[in-house]
Amino acid sequence: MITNLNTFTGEFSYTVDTKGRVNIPAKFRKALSADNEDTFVITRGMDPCVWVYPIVVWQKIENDLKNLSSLSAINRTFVRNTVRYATPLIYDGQGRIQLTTNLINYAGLDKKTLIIGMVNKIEIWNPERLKEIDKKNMKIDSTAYDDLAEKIII
Amino acid sequence: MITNLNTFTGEFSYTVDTKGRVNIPAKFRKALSADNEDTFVITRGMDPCVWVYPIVVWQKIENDLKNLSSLSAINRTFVRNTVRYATPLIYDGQGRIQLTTNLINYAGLDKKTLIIGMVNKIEIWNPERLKEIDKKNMKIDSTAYDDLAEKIII
DNA sequence: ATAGATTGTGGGTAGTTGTGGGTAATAATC
DNA sequence: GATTATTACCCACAACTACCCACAATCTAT
Repeated sequence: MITNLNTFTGEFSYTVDTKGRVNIPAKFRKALSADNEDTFVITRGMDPCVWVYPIVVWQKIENDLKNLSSLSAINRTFVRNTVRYATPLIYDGQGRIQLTTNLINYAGLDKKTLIIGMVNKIEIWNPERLKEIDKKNMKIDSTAYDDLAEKIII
Repeated sequence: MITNLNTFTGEFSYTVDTKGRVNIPAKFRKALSADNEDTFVITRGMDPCVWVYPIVVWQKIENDLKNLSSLSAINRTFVRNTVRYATPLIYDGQGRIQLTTNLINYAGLDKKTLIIGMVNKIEIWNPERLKEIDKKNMKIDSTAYDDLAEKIII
């Protein structure tokens, strides 16, 4: 099958086990380019969920951050908040990654999770939380949404 | 695992013991390139925390400082303040570094500490202090922050 | 439709890691 | 020069993590 590498789409319901492990859907693992060597980076999402990047994608972000001067307080804050919760990890023999307790708490994960492909990254959600956020976003003025839709032809 | 060398991410809560020693997280020690020979340089951060550099990274900073002319008073002050508190040290058999009392006082360290990867360096914080600083930074005009977020696509 | 392979989930065990303290060597003080 | 304080190195232990094996459900292919 020809699909773009390091590109993820689709939604899957999986479980976080008692040790804090979640399975990465087989489809996503197959989409990982070989130079990632089965490695992802997990970090806080801008929404209350966990973001999962292929490591080679994340390393580009790291390199950009390295070029920011530490003389500026804003830069320091930005770098700190961006990498503070970032952890690289290899998935185990069963295709699972071990989440950190920090990220589990942040995303409010508990047993049932939704794993969603977001093109260049993956999101791990507590299904309840996502439902709430979705409701909130329904109310957003749809003009901005339409503007975007014009730029990106679907 | 393939990760960038001399690159640090993630957050860890450790303790400073009665002798003023802190553990360097195992992940950070593994990220150190071999030419560092287990050596870091600790110094004052621009924020009230301790900065920890791999020695080879610090040596590049030293070389840059060498190229600043001492004819300018600003240059002299900058060089003095930058290197004044810098101390190279090798971590011990358990992976700990021995902090100086000067830096412990400067960062207000006391038992519980947060160790944060900042890409090309490491920060050691008193958790309370960081919380205060974070609060203060929340109020910073977010425009500058947004500008950064546009340059670095996450 | 059936056999085989793959995938998601659970748990056990050995090795690693963080933390505390003890002792010998070194430096500082009087 | 003797005594005290500080530093460097060593050992010990508890908590945690990584790795392994097992099994049931699902999917694939003949």
